[in-house]
Amino acid sequence: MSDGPRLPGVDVEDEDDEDRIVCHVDADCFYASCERLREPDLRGEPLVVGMGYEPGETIGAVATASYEAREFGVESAQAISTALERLPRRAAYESGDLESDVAREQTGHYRPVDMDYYESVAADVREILHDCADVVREVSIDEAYLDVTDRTAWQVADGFARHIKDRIRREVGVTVSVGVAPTMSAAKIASDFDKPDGLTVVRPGELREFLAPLAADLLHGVGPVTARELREMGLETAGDVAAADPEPLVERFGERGRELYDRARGEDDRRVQPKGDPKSFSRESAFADPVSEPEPKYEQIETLAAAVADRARREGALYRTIGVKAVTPPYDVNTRERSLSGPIDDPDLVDRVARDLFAEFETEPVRKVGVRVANLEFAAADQASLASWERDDDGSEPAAEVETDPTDETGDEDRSRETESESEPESESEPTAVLDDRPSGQTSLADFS
DNA sequence: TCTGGGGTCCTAGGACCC
DNA sequence: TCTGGGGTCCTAGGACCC
Repeated sequence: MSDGPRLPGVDVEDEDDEDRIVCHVDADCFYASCERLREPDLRGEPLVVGMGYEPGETIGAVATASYEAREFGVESAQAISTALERLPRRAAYESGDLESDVAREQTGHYRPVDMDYYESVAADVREILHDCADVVREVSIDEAYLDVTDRTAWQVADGFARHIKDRIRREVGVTVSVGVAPTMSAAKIASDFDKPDGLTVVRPGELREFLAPLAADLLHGVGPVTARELREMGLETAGDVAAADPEPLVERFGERGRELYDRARGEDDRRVQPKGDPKSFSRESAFADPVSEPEPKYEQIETLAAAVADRARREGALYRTIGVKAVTPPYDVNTRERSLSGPIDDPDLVDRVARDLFAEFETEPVRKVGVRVANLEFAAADQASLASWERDDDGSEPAAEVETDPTDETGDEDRSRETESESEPESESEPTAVLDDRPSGQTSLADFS
């Protein structure tokens, strides 16, 4: 709380005790706002942004529904078919393709997701946010936490938040809702409190009474399952949770139970920190109907594997784990993964391992498949040096010593591949091919240079 | 609500090591 | 050998978030 000048080496423990002012900025139905930005005629009209309703497509879901569209019962994550039932397409109405009795006012506009465009708008918003705070954590394309402790004070926090909102509206043209509170958890809830175009400030002394009446599932991390279990325990509101005995909560939910209890009481000592490197990349896609034949599934796997490997390469990431996902009816999610002996950038290997892992679902009906790479390492510079290799994150043994499943048939293939790439040192800038089953686990320098 | 896509974190058992 | 304890990694699944 000290207003005095901050000394450069002030210790972290001291800072932890200070009151923070955290701002959570959340764009209002962001994708829809973006569409309206480049197509102003869509303003005030029911608008649904999603995928899967283009001619020939039958699967897909709503990504964002404008508030006007929500009036018709359209919600995000809804199957597009349901959305179309509740809110038929305006285009269909206009071309006379619609069943008779639907009025024009009961139809809406549909636009396909265009992430590249939304990204560009988000970048403009981001610039303003970084201008308004020293520390910004971007949570997603349309949401960020700001630590604004050094930029404002509680007495004027409303004005500060107003300023952020105004700048974004004026300079970018989209509206955001802002929550200001002493913790990340409460700021998040506050930004949601009077969406859209909201502004809610919760001062330290008001925290408990602000949270108390809220439904427990408004707490971040409480989804349908936890909410139901809480209800079974007789806990409906955040206030109920705050007043409860924490022991049964910990008993039932483990660490999450403790966290839940703390959050409900307004206790959250997380500091706003910039987001680190991603932990995984994945791609998945659903079939219109469950597929039993192997071929179409392997084709998808191949496409997804290539896309994931390409993404990793573009982002400069090496991966050590390759995984697949097979969703079987009714909706069973199966995952299989395999860790390699060292980080690689090798699209062919992603494809081969993914196929191999997928083999057990070859003849099963599958409604959705996915491919994932994880255990990512981001080469600091243009090349993964031996030094960075040895400095491996948690002080564990160099990854190359991890045993590979000795029954793994791909092991030999990969060795031969390794030999190939060694014979062509110019052909790759990244370390490659490391399915290493040498008994000693010794990795030669040549493997990584 | 009957199911799209891209993520994160947690848990729990087993393998393996010392 | 019938048997302790701690730690890490791997895998699979699950809940949750946007």
